Amino acid sequence: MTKNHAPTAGEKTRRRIVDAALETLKNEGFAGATSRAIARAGGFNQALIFYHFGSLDRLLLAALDQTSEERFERYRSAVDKAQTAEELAEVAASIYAEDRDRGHMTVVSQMVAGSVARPELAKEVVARMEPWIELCEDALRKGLASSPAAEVVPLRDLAYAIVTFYLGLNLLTHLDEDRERTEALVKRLQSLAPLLSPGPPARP
Amino acid sequence: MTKNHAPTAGEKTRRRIVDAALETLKNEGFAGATSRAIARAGGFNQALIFYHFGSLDRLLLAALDQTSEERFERYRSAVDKAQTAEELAEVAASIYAEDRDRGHMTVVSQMVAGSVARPELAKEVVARMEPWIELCEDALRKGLASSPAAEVVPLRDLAYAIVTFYLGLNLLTHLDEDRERTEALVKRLQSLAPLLSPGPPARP
Amino acid sequence: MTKNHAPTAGEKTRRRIVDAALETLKNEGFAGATSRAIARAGGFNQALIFYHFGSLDRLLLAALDQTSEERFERYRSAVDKAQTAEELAEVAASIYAEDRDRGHMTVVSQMVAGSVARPELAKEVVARMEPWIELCEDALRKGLASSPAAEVVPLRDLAYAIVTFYLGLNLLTHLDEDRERTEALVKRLQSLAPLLSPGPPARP
Amino acid sequence: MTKNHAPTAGEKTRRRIVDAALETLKNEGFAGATSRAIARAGGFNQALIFYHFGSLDRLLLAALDQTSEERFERYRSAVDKAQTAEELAEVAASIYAEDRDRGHMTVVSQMVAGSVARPELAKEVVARMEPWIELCEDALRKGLASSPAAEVVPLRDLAYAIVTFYLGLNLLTHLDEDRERTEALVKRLQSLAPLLSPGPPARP
DNA sequence: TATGAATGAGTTTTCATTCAT
DNA sequence: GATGAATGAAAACTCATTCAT
Repeated sequence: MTKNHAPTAGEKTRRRIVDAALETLKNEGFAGATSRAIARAGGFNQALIFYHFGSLDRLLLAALDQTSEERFERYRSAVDKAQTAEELAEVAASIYAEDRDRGHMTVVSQMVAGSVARPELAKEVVARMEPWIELCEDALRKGLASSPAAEVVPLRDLAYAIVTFYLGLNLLTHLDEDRERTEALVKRLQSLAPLLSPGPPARP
Repeated sequence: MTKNHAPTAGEKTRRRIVDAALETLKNEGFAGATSRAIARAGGFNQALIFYHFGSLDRLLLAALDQTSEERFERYRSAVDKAQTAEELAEVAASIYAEDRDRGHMTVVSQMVAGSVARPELAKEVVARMEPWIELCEDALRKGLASSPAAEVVPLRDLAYAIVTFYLGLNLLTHLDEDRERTEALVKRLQSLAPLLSPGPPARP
Repeated sequence: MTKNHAPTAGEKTRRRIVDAALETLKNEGFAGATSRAIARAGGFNQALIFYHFGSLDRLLLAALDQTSEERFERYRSAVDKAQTAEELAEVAASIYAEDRDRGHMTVVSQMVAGSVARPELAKEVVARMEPWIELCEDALRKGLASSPAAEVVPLRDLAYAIVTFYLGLNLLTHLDEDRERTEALVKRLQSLAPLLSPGPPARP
Repeated sequence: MTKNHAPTAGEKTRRRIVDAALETLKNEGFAGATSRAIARAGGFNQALIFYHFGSLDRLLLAALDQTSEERFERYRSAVDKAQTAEELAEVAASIYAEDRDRGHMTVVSQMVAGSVARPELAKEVVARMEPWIELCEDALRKGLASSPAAEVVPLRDLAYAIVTFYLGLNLLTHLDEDRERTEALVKRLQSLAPLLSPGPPARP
């Protein structure tokens, strides 16, 4: 899946274009991610987008793919390494921090929001959320291993709920200027992790 | 606060325009809610939007206000009437169903998503979410009255988390064609309500 | 020609509209003197313009008439009173100062400039310059009475040349931010008046 | 400074657009020089204007530059060749005739008039008048070499006055349908040139 | 592979004007 | 007399996309 050969000129250009698309999606949102804006951000010709990707939609999906792939492996191995609910919560918090700071979830939430009323785009975007739900489910399986919570909600549903929440969270993170609230919320959630650990909750 | 007089011609037109804006926001999303599209949807002249609202943004915010106000009172009284956590969960589920079917939260989530990278719009949109967080907090206060959960997370944070989740949920509801998943998720969450009911008090 | 009776309500409104039109012409130029801008400046309804004047062009011409009439009598008597070339030069300089400060010639030059390519408007505007050329000619007749200059150029031509120059001057006065140059030019010209006086020029 | 290479497609198009802008400025005035009107005049797509010039203002200024540059060198060498006041007066008269017939000064006066109340445009327009004032000053220096007139008015001021007059003249030329008057005025002024010729030196 | 040029349809917004009240 | 509402046409400018080179 990952390439081993040196990148061809074409590949390098495609990469440049995708990077510019991600930049623009982060800074200007879906509505601002026009071919002109992307070309300006990357310092190349508008027409290149269509030469390499055929359409703007296909470029945006490619950008979504790239940002996803880059993070997926890293996040998966972080999840694999974590052992306890606390460790997983820490992983989750650091994923949030990185996604927020580097803009990954801005890209995702913008693509999600932008693809409403555009069925072909929506289909692709939804499909690209699948692996994340699975990763989340795996993490939950480990974190809730012997917790009573696992019996109450199917992990699949819970994973879906978390991704859903994450989507909303990222939208709000971008809106609220001071970010205090979203920040506080994430910290709060993280502090709850011990409750899910096996055994009686630590008495106060 | 509510008007008693018969609506003037202007008020009726403004209403027509707002309704068309809501329709368009629901069907075409934020990016598709152009002045032309709204005028087409409502069967009136594009210029009317600017005559009555000055700018497209102001119309969109007015639409957000209208759909919010209409629902707010109704939801508040439903929350006030509910007594137990189960009842509140039922109220929540029916709110979700209505919002989904009538499109309220599509409007909200589209406005939220669309106002990324548009600070002036974002400010207004965020301000308009406040009452809903409060309503949610009130509901939680009642629902978790004697539940141990209330000790673990401040209600305010939890309310914010729920609205956040709701935002993501509505975005996804619109994307996923079959809606099975979001539907199932909501049912599942509803079924958890009894857990929050007053059981044995938290251990001292 | 001048009215003696108390102004009717209609006359008062017409006056308000004309005043607003003049204000707008001065501040925004011909291109900015739209019916909306004028109505805003005067705090009345756009439709009033059309009710009272039939069209925007007719209002603008009425404004031109008013500002002209107001000044004309005053200037004529000043000219009549002046005896020598120096006195006339002083009158001319003070006319320039007032026109500049109160905006009369801005109105004129904007109307002149704006009526290019609008034959009906141009015709009316040109017609309204006639009395000024005559006033200027009269002044010249007095000022150059026994000057040799009067033999060289027909006064009519010279008057036309002066009005022409005055037109250009006003356009430039509005453009040049510091006005130093136009100001200096006017002073310079004024200082030349004695040269036109009868008798040998004063030796240095 | 001048290009030697064959014009690229882009240069040819830019030229076409500028020519159309000049045409429109001449025929319809500043207020009528809309992007639509210019595109119609040149038979090209409106969007081309923005592709090549970015904004309508920038096109209009480019048009002003082109018509200026084209004439400037020619006029300068005509001025350089002329020796006597009479010759210079002839040059001036033929410049007027050409400017009038080909529309150069209509363009200038329209740009001047149109940029009132548009500071950014005004700044650029004023800057573009400078070389003409200088050219005029040079001509005066030669024409008035040994004339007493040179001692009375600084040449700089006189040059500014002439350009000012010329501005007004062109505005009026376009307004007065029959042009008889402006024509006569120019002839009259030309006939005055001999008065400026070296006669007896100014009395010491 | 890349690019400058080009375009038709779109964007938000403003225009002068009309009309019913 | 006066006004709020309404409109078709037009304003400047941007869109995604195509195409010749």
